[in-house]
Amino acid sequence: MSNRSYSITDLATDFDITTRTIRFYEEKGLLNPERNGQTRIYSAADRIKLKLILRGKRLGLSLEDSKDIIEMYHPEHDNSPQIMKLIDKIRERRRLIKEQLRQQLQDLNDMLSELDQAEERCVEALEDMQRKAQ
Amino acid sequence: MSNRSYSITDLATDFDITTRTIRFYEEKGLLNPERNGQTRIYSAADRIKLKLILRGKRLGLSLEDSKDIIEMYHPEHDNSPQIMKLIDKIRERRRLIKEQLRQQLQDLNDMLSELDQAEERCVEALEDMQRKAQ
DNA sequence: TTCACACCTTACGTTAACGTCAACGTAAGT
DNA sequence: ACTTACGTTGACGTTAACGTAAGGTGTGAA
Repeated sequence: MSNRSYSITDLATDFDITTRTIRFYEEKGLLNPERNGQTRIYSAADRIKLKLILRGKRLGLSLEDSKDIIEMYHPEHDNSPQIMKLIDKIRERRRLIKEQLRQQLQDLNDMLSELDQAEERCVEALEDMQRKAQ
Repeated sequence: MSNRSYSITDLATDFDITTRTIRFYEEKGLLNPERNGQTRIYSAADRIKLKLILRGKRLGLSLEDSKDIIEMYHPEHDNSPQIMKLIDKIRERRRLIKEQLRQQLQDLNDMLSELDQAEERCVEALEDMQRKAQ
């Protein structure tokens, strides 16, 4: 286990975000770093959480969603009903992600082929103009 | 060519959005429907534009981006420098989309496999508890 | 004619996700 | 002692993408 710790600017420069953003995530309950006095000290686990958040963002998830997902990695294994609820949440989330994956693949492929066609039309129009300009 | 036309509520119910949303897209310059008096009348082309916008949204594009993309399908083929600029924009956009595709696929697969692991850990924890409860 | 719709415009309200000061503390180097 | 660098807490500002009334128009059915 990596015991390394990070300052807030360490993480900010690592992930190319601002310190304000990191504090904002804490405000929203997605991060809870240790403190040395009032200075925040981030663990390797915090770093991973941040990574999860940013990945969620790239996928279009809200911070609330990412908060949910983070909690799936740090279950408070109090009792078995709790865990069973968590398992259900994980499965539901996986369902959502798979559906999203399908949809995005379709969308992106559609868009790519349409861009190809648009380019083709442009090239043809260009050739037409050059022929007439002779 | 389909000469069918649509009312604003037609489109709204078709795409499961509100009329406010459609008017908003017009405000932002993404749609320019015909008018009968003050009532908007949407053509098949308008319908397609709306489809493009919503697909863009699913992919995380902003309305500005979608506006750009829509204009790629309706080039004002004034002169060849214009068209060449458009072709460049199309190619750049395709580059962006391909990169996004790569990243999102990676993100989604990572997330799926991590959810699998999280579920596995949960199931194990559950089994542990049941064994001890006997 | 009066009612019910479907449409319109204008305009203020809302939410998420930060940005941007201001004002302050602290520790290290010169 | 002074500057520089990095950290802190408020707290108000901003942008995108709509939501939500409030009030007016036009048209067909009862």
